[in-house]
Amino acid sequence: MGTFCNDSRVEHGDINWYKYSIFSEESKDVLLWLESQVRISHLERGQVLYREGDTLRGVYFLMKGVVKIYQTGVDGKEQIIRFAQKGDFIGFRSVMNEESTCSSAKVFDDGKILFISSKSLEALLEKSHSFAKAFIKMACRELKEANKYITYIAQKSVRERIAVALLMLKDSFGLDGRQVLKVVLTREELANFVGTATESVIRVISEFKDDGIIIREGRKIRFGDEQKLKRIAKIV
Amino acid sequence: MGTFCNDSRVEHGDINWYKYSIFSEESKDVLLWLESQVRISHLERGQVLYREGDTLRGVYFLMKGVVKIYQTGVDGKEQIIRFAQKGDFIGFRSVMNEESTCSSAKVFDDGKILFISSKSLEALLEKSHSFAKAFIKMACRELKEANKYITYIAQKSVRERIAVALLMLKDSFGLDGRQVLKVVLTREELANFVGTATESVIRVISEFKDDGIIIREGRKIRFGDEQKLKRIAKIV
DNA sequence: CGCACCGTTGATTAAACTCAACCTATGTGG
DNA sequence: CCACATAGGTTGAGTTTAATCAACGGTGCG
Repeated sequence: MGTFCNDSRVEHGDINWYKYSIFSEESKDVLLWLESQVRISHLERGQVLYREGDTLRGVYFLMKGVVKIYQTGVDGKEQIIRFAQKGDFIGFRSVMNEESTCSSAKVFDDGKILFISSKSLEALLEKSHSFAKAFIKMACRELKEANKYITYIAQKSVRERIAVALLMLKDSFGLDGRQVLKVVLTREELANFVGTATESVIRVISEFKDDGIIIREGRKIRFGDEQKLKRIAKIV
Repeated sequence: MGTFCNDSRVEHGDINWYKYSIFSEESKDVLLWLESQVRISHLERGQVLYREGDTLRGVYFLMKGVVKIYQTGVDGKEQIIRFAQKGDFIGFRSVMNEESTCSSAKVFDDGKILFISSKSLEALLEKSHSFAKAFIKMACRELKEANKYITYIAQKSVRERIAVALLMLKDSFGLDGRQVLKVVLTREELANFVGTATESVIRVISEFKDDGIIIREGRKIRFGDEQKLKRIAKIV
């Protein structure tokens, strides 16, 4: 929990808050105050922000990088819930509910993060209506995603789910100019995201490759035929 | 969408807001104002509050009864997301995000409901910090439930999921004095909740019966051995 | 070199779905 | 009152899907 070796107080006016849509409505005053409240840290892959069952003293705001949010099943199998990205809050559910966390958070791509204590967050929510509203919106957006995901997982075959997962990854990470997915997951990670066995992922990916739907470039995945993928995912 | 034949304006001071924890912090002033803003309706089983893709003009607050929230998969199969109950808000996700709904809501048990227009909700959120906070908490609580459910569905066998579902139903609806579950679902509904086929539910339920874990009483389910059920669900 | 990690493949097994038939209760119209 | 329809529930057989188990290949690194 928060064992960073590179924490630092923020210098006055360091942060460009307006890069992040959740803060876009805030006044300079509020943001300067907030800046005095936060602690900034650099993140390195593999670093653990918190583990299932930890009690958090505040929330994280991801400025850069990717953080993997996951739960551990009874048999120790990891279920990836989502990949938090630039502009996402992390850990707010358990802080708001004053409960211990029911998921773990681990750095997936190096980045930069803010820590905002529960007290400061509460103060911010009281100070600024617009922030409170944006915060609610964010929670609602996540809730919608979660609900959609329930229907996907509950009703789709592994093949369909893998197609959906690839499209979701494309949506949130994007492709480079050559249609190559801007994120690299191991087969096991993809399996943990989709909720299936590693071997099943390998077989399906290899089928997709045979059908020209994707092209493997080393560890990276290049999209060959997105329309076909969407048809498999049964998304209109 | 809101085709009620029995809408009515609320009389001054009619509603006992303090029965609902989300309003417990509010002042009399705020609640009287809110009371002037809402429309109250009686609900009858089968009535549809809204359908997937509708645009809502406001949110619902359930005072009594049960409302089923579900999504429809591509093949028309229904996935039950949750059962909203007394004290729950319904439809707030799409209203907050100004999007059309991605689920449908149908009355499951007769009840009473308030309609609060988007404008009034927004005004309420601005008027009252404590309400905004309670609202955020509620969204976070739902988010937590949804995430837990993702892990359950993705990783557990049908047998385990049915056990979990029965325990969840017990938690949210309760048992009467004779350990009989206070809600009646058809096998198909249970299947749509668990995300499986009707026949699978029937077989598992019948196994549970043989093991003395549950006793069937007509349509109703009586709990025989909750400990065993928890062991099957693999909940510690 | 040997180890660790990832990816792959095949064979086998287990889980769950589908299809089809049939039972039961309940309600309805002739 | 009976015949019939309907909806929910149940069972069995056959099939599909995906998990599991086991072995093996490639790559990078101390």
